[in-house]
Amino acid sequence: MLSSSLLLTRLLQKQKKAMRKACCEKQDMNKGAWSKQEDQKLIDYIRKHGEGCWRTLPQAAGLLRCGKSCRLRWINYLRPNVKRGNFAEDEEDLIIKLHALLGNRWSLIAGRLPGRTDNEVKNYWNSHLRRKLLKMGSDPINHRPKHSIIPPPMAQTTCSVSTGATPSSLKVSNSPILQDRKGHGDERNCPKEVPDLNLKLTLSFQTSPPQARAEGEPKSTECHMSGGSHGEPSPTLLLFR
DNA sequence: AAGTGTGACAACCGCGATTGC
DNA sequence: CGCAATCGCGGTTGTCACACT
Repeated sequence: MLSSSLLLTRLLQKQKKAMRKACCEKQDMNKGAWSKQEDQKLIDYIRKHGEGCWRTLPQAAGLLRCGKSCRLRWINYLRPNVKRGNFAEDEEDLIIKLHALLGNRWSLIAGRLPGRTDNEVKNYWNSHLRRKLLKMGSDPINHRPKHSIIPPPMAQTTCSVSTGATPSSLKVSNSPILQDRKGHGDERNCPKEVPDLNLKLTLSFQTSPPQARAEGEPKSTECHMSGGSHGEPSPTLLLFR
């Protein structure tokens, strides 16, 4: 049970957070579509100085945009290797398979599609693929036939992911394969080869819980993704049970 | 021709995680 | 260790173009 002082501290933290100003709150900031001149300024600046420090970039580049907006514009449209245009059939297949595996982890999915960005994959999923799956009679959320008698999976599975150099944590929502395991408690299927993806999932129970895990927090199951078509470091999923 | 509906996509917003002091 | 700043992600919204009535 939490002490009253701890509760108070948490309340104050919450209030402070709520009071934090949004990065784009300045009134003289541009919003909306980017002009050609703005694009050119951003490209020129990044060519000269490289990516990074998005907070200070706009001022240094002479842009009336917030850093967040600059980053998004660069990553999604201005980067030299960004692929534009229609998705090929094999790209569609890959997205569908990866979505079945990872759920709405758009950045992870996009990471396996060279030249595609998370925003583009997400938009394409929402406008094309979701409808395509519905048309084919399967549920775009859990990738099962629409009238399957199998009960729906847990709404959300909490995971942490490490991709080698830069570990981060995530929540995997609507990830049918991961949820299947949770839902059915069948670890005999692991390691699991995911056909055509050159991905391999391995589930293994950790014998000792990670340090810093507070009492009462869930134990985790480790899930390795190996292989990968583009030679990236293999992410490790930790599935909490 | 005008009004309305729908799809596609660019951009914004909020939040959690990470980092640096 | 705690706090503030910053980054990155995913959900959502806004806007434009086109189709349909």
